Order: sequence, then structure tokens, then C-alpha cells
Amino acid sequence: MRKIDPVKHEQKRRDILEAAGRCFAKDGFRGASISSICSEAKISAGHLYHYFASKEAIIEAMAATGLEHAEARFNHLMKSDNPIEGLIAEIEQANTQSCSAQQHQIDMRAKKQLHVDMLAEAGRNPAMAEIVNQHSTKIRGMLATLLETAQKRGQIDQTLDPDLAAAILLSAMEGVGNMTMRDPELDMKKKLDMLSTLIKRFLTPGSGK
Amino acid sequence: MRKIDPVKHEQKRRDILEAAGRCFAKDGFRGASISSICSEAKISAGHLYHYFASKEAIIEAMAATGLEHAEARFNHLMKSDNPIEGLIAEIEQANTQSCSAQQHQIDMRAKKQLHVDMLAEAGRNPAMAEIVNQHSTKIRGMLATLLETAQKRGQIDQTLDPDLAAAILLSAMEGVGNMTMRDPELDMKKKLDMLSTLIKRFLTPGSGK
Amino acid sequence: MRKIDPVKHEQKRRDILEAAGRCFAKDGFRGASISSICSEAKISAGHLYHYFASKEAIIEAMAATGLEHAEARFNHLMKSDNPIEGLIAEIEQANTQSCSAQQHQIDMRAKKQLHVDMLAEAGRNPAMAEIVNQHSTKIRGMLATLLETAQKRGQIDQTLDPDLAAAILLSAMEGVGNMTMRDPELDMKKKLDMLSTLIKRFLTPGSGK
Amino acid sequence: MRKIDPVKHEQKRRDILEAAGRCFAKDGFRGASISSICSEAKISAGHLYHYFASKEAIIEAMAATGLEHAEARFNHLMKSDNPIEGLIAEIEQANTQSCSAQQHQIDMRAKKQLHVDMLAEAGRNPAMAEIVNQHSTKIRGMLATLLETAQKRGQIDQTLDPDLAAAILLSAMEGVGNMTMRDPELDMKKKLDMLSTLIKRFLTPGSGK
DNA sequence: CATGAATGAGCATTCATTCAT
DNA sequence: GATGAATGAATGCTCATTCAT
Repeated sequence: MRKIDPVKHEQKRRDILEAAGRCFAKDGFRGASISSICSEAKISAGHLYHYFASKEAIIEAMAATGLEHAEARFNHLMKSDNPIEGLIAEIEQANTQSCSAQQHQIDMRAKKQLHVDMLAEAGRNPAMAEIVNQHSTKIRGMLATLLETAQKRGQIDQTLDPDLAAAILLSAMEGVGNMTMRDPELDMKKKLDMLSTLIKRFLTPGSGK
Repeated sequence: MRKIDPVKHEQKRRDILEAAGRCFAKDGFRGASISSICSEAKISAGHLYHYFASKEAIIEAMAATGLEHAEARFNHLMKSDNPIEGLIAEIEQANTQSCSAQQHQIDMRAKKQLHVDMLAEAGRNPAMAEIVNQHSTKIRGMLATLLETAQKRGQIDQTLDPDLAAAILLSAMEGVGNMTMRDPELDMKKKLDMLSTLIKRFLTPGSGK
Repeated sequence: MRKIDPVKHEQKRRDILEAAGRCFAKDGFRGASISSICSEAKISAGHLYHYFASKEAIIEAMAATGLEHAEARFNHLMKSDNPIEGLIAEIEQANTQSCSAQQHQIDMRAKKQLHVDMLAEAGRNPAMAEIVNQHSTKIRGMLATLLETAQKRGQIDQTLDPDLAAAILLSAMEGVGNMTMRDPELDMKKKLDMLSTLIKRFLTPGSGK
Repeated sequence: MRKIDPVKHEQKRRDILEAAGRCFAKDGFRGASISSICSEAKISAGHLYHYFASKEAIIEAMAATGLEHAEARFNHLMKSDNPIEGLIAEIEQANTQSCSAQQHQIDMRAKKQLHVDMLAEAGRNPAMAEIVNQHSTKIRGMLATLLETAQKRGQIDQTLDPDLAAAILLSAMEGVGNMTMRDPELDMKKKLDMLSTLIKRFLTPGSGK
């Protein structure tokens, strides 16, 4: 007679988070209103608070799960034996819409937008800063490990500090990702080729003098 | 009957813009209120509307003048004969606080914050998108010209497309600049050294295979 | 098909009423929420409505049973042959914490708070006004009867109208009880001694001129 | 051209305070809404916040000014040479509506209601508790001084501690004042006569044994 | 020029209550 | 009996903007 169904509850949470993601991408964390999120999620204003304690909590949950997904994907792509190839695969994955053109492009754009919003938010919201920093540290660690392994194999320059090199590479990749916002007129394919070149030259052994 | 003094008027506009910059850096474009800007600028709420038609207008004007300053500084630093040296100078200028430590660091952080905010805003505000894009295009043009000249002189790799290379370089620099937000624990000096290495390897002739 | 157990039902009602009492004392009738009462009573929000039709109904039931308890205690203490002694006993009972200091003091304070809240509520809620008035009339009747008996015995001034004197005495006692709220710094023991003096002088025969 | 008119501002504050008083008396501090106060004061919801920082601030200001008025009136009535006469005058002033029957009675009732509400609020709002306590302490001091003087003149019993006696008298008066809420059916005139008797017997010299 | 009074829509959040299970 | 999901109106408060002076 009395049951708590944690599965349904969790599913609803995810639904709301997705709706919130669409609203945040369109209007920003501050610009999106609770009522717009509720409309998008097709629930009443009051009911949202059975799932999240506050707007802040929604933002944090969304940032956290979003970054976890990114992390998982990155982790998967780093399985390659060659870090250069892995990075390039990751870049292409993150910046191109391969199949279901229209819909995917929207998701892509929304993800980039959320990413930049999180960075901006991190600058003034300590909770967000910590989420972003933890995620960044994790990803950096993964890449650093990969670089170290590759160094031992002689695939990449052995004089580079793996951690610092990872930091710089990820920053550069992020910067190039943001170009969609800054310079939407540039051809994505050409940018990615040039980025590949940059990465190869940076990492290739013997190029360090 | 006497006309307004256009010089004074322009000065007041600049004062307000500076005050707005401080508020926006602290609270974001949406988070900062007109009344807080007026307090900071020491004018009354109503009076602000003699200088700007709306909050939107303030945001746009601030973005525009802010980017013009950045542009001017970049232009000045690109005067060097060697683009690699120029870029590194620019990076250091943009990421370190040389003299009046405390105050400067605050300004630095505020500028970075505003920069990211503008990027985020550009994603949803077409007016902001155009401002950011125009500025980006200008800076990219400058750097591309410089790279082209250097290619002719044989200082850098001649196989690189100057425009694309400039785009990638600027993106990477921006990404590294944003690291302060993502990973505040990393040592700035080391990051800049690594970035220099990246740029050198990317541009140095003969490294292309 | 089996009927509800009226004993259990009544017990649950009492449990809820007690929980409600704690919440109301802490946050007031308006300030306490149904959900906080349900938490305190360890039942679900919806289930409460099997026992009470509305928040209003809870408030009224709580006021009624609370006053019935007060009434019973008063009735018991008025059993004494001498009304002066009885009143003083009642005052001490109502204003001091004899044994389990800490806990009792909390209960004391909560009761006083509820008492004042009821009075305030009575001013704008006719249902509450009637409850308070009925209770007050009953208690006043008891005391009046007692005074009348004592007058016949010559224990107290015979010129006093018993009903009016009872009203005034009860009011004064209530006022002194409320002093805990108004002037918490005053010593309770001394106040009670002074109140005893007041009562004695008021009632003692021959003091009327 | 530019003027701040503090007189007008202060007048508006008072207007709002009066409107708030009416709303609070009708619905209680918690029950009255900002929007109802604004309707009553004929201003917009937002504009109220130019005059008061919060609802809390309105409540406190209203309590403070209300008690100041009461204090002033009390002070004036205590000018009499005989404290017994003064107190009785005060009681009558506070509990009867002499002239403009209808309107005054409403004010009277509203004042009593607010008084009880303040006491209830003081039990859980420290700010209100302090306001009530400060006022109470002041009034008590006045009365104690008066009693002391009268003791020296031999007008009242010299064995009573003036401060405690003042506390008890004020409490009793308050309790009787609250009777309007508890027992509205009782005749006010008779109650006041009986209260006079109580006071006289309490204070008259020689009645202490 | 410059002020600050004034507006009214909008915000995040809370709450008493209902209902399907 | 008993649960917790669901509602939607209401609350205190903020804000960009306008306007009389």
C-alpha cells in the first residue's frame, strides 16, 4: 500500500535536469526562471521543490552530471594507445555533429553554451568553482597519465612535464571549442585540422630543443 | 538654452562605464543591478538614462570599449619584428601582474571574468555576438598579417595558413587565460612557459613534417 | 471491511495534537506549517487529513484540549477550603518549574507562548474567540463559586461581587504570567510573592473602606 | 533643481505605518501581506521598499512608535501627585472610548489587538522582544519613581518594593486590558471599578501586615 | 542637469490541500 | 490506513524603467 519508488523519483529528477539544461542554454543560469523550467518539464512550480531544494541545487546538479558525462566520454576516448590520436578523436567528437544533423547541432551548441556559462559562473559562485575545478583536475589527471605512458613508450617528447602539458593541451582545446562562439564563420573542419597540427608539433619527440 | 558640453558628457559616460565594469565583474551582466551601478558611479538612478538608453546599451558599450582597449594593447605588442616574441610578450602582459600587486591582480581577475561573461552572453545575445566577433576578426587579422610577414622572412613555418594559424593561436591563448578560473591552483609562471613552448613548436619552421 | 479502531484513532489524534502544540509554540499558528507538524508527528502530509479537516481544525482542537487541561488543573487546585491559598498554589504551579528543571522550563515557556498566541488569535478568529471565552467563563465561574463560599465563611471580604472579583483576579494572574515575555530579567520568585500580597490585600476582609 | 524633502519622506513613512497598523490589527503580523499593506497605503508593492527595508522593519517601526505613544501618554498621566489617582486615570483612558464612539472603539480594539500581537511576537522574535522589554522597563521605571515619591509622602504603603510593586501593577493592568479579548461580554465600567479597588487595597498604607 | 518617487511585472520559494495508488 | 506526488495561488522582495520637479 505504501511504497517509495526511488527509480521513478530519480527519473523525474533527470527529466527536470534535462528541461533545466535546455532553459539554461537558452537564457543562462540567471536568466532562466524556475517557472520556465517547470513549463519545459511540464510540472507545476511548487512541485519542482520536491526534487530540488533550490535553483542553485538544480544548477549544481546539472553542472555535475554534465561534467560527469563529459568525463566519461573523455575517459573512453583516452583508451587509445596513442595519445595524439586519442586527443584528436576527442576533439572531433566534441566539435562535430556527425549524424542526425539538425537535432545534434542544437545539442552541440547548447553544450558549448552551458560549458561557457559554467566557467563564467565559477568565477563568482564558489560551489560552481569547486565542481568545475574537480572535474578539470580529474580530466587533467587522466591525460597526464596517458602522456606519461606515451613518454615511456617514446611516442612523445620526454622532456615535457606531463601534468603541465596536459593542462596546456586541455586549455587549448577548450579555447578552440569556444571559437564556435567567437568566430562562427570559420570552417570547423579546417580549425580541427590545424589544432591537430598544433598538438602533434607540441608533443612530437625531437621538436623540443 | 546653452547646449550640453559634449566633452563632459563623454567623460561621464566613461565614468559610468567603468563603474558598470566593476559591478558586472562582481555580479555578472544579469546579476548587477542598475541601482548598484548608479551607486558605484555616484549618480541617481534616473540620471543614468541621460547617458544610456537601457541596461543592454550599457553592456554593449562596455563590451565594445573593453575590447577596443584589448585590441589597442594587442596592436601595440604586435609591433615586434618577431611574432613569437610578440605573442609571448602579449601573453605575459595579459596574465601577470607586474607592479602594484594587489590592486592589479583584482583588475586582472575582473577582466578575465568580464571576458568569459561576454563570451557566454554572445551565445544568446546577437548584439553581443557581433561585437565579440568583430573584435575577434580584427585581432585575428592583425596576427595573420604578422604571421604572413614572418613567413616571408622565413622566421616561421611557411606551410601554415596564416589566418587559420592565427585563429588557433588566439584560441589557445584564450583557453590558457581561462585556466585561472578552472584551475586556480596551478602556477601561472609555469603555465606561461609551457604555452611559450607550445607556440614556438607550432610556428617554428621545419617542425612541419 | 473492518471498521477503524476508534481507540487507536483517538490516540493518533492526540499524538498529532501534541506535535502540533510543539510546532505552534515554536513558530506560531501561522508560522508553523502542516509539513513541519507532520514531520514532528512522524506521519505523511496527506495522512494528517484523515484526522483533521484542515489546519484551522487542528488549531481549534489544540486550543480546546489545551484549555481543558488547564481547566482540570485549576479545578483540582481550587479544592482547598481557602481560596487565597488555592490561588497562590495555582500561581506557583503555573509559573515555576519544580523538578526536572530544563525540560519543564521549556514546556512552561511553550505553554505561555501558546496562551498568548490563542489570545491574539481570538481577536481575529471568531471560532478561537468562542473557545477562549467559554473556557474563561468556566474558570471564572469556578473561582466565583469558591469566593462566594469563602465569603459565607467570612474568610474574605463580603462586599466584593464574586464574579467580578474572580474576573479581576484571573486577569491579574494572567498579566503576571505574561511578564515572563515582557520582562524576562525580573526574578520570578519575587514577582510571585508580590502577587500573593496583592491577592491577599484584595480579598482580606476589613481592608475595604 | 535637486531637492530631497525629508519632511515628505517622513510623512509617507507614517502613512504607510498607519496603513500597516490597520492591516496588522486585522490579520496579524504574519497574516497581513505586503500587498495588502500597499493597497491600504495606496502605493505600489515595489515602492514600499523605498521606505522600509523589509516587512520585519515595518513591524518593528510600528511597534516602536506605537509603544512610544503609549509611553508618552503614560508619562503625562503620571504627572498627578497621587499615584493611585494617576493609575486609575490611565486605566480609564486606555480602556474606554469617551467621545467619537464608533471610530474610537475601532481604534481601541485595534490597539489592544496589536498589543497582544506584539507580546506573542516577542516570544519568538528577539528584535520584538527587545522593543517590548525596553518599553516595559521604561514605563515600569516611571511608575516605580512615582510610587517611591508617594511612599515618602506617606500616601502609600512604605513596605512595598517600588520596582516590584510597579511590575505587578502594570501586569495586572495589562491582564485586565486583555479581558476585552477573553471576556467581551463583561461590563467594562464595572471591571474598571473593581480594578481600582484592587489597586487601592494593594497600595493603601496600613493594609500590609 | 539631476533627483528620487513611483510603477508593475517578475522572481524564487512556501504552503495548505487533494488525489492516485 | 497511509504514502508522497502534484497543484497553483500566494508571499516577500527586486528590478529596469519612467516621470514630475
